[in-house]
Amino acid sequence: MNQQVDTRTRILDIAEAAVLDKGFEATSIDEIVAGAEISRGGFFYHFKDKNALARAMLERYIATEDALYDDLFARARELNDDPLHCMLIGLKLLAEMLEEMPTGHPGCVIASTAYQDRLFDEGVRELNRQAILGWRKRFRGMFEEIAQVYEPREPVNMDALGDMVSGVVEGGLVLQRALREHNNASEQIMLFRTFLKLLFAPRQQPV
Amino acid sequence: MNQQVDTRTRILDIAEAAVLDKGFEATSIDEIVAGAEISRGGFFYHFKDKNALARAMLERYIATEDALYDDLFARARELNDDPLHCMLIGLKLLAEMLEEMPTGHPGCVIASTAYQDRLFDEGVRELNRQAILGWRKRFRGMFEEIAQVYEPREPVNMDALGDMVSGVVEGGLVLQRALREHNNASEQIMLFRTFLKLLFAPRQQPV
DNA sequence: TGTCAACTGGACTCGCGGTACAGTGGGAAG
DNA sequence: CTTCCCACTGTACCGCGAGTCCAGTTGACA
Repeated sequence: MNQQVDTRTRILDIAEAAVLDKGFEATSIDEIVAGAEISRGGFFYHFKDKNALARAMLERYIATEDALYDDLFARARELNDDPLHCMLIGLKLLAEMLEEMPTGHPGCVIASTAYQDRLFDEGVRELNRQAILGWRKRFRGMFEEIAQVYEPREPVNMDALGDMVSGVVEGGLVLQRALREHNNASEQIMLFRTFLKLLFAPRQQPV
Repeated sequence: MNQQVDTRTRILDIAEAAVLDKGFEATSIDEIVAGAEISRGGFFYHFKDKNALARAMLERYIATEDALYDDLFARARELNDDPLHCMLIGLKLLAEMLEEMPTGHPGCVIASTAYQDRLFDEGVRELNRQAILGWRKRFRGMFEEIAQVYEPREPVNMDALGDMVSGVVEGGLVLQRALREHNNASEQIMLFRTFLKLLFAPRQQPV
């Protein structure tokens, strides 16, 4: 039982690294099998097909990402209790984190599966969808909290603003991959941060 | 000669539609061949392999996209001569356009190739890169023009701001595909527009 | 001692990308 | 009228990767 968990996890680890590096389609089962030092039969014992692998990977990714956000904004909250400043600190931490992990951000996988969706089954697509909807809800909640304290300077759709966090990260990662630069995603987040600062700037209330 | 051009264009048209719908990898050569009513041999007569097809498609996409931006901002310029207002109008037009073309935005292809890049050769990757650098240059130029008239309220990296146009579009399209909604990209552009309005808002100079 | 989970190993099918190449039909050049 | 070549057609063939099937092995635990 323990050995099973180990092998399964090992497969996921190796697949994860390969997929982040090369993309899902470019990662062959033979390669994973060789990396994990198991037989092809062993692979199919754990995952009925490549879709099942994709599903398991996505589930892990999303859980990791959620935990990361939880941790990030919890740390930000410790540093400042104000919802706006907490958000700004959290985004700063996120930007720094993205600069440190060169290619390996889970977000990749969302975009990657979104653009090859016909290769995946409904389960994978639905996981993808739920992940983004989850982030929308999370950030919309935070922005609504901010808006109660700082009235937005321009009217904004809060769902769209929540989506913008994911969108800016995804878009930044696309740029980063295509340009072969390494800090585009973090720069995009810093610009989004500037947007929030301006959007929720206090209305000429001097200190 | 004329017939050659026709067949080549027909292949590109059919491939384009299929790729926008399903992604590059999910589009088989057999399918394109059937759609274009030619033989497999005929396909390979025009394109030495799938990479050559990808390159030709990308070139067309990028040219179309550039022409689209040219046209869009030329129309915006006719409506208003001020660089900031021209930008805001252009983005509004872009958002409207994105809402009208449900899935078929060229931007897809950039992101799609970026995430499967190991499947493509250096030529394709370089095309991709140059396209994004071209847009960076284009929009940075426009933002610098704006900044000469309206001093930005917060310091911003002009390259990153230029990239943000592409990034927001790409990110929006990723969300749109994953969520199976249809107006995310245009909403993200409208939010970016709000950002620009705040960033370049005149400093309390009454009219 | 027997059972079961967790594999191994090998043989096989299928679809897809890609190669090779012989042949063909039509239009322009001589 | 012939010749040539461009733009194909059609067929046979290869290799790779996904996925199936299944018989057999090994070690832990009841």
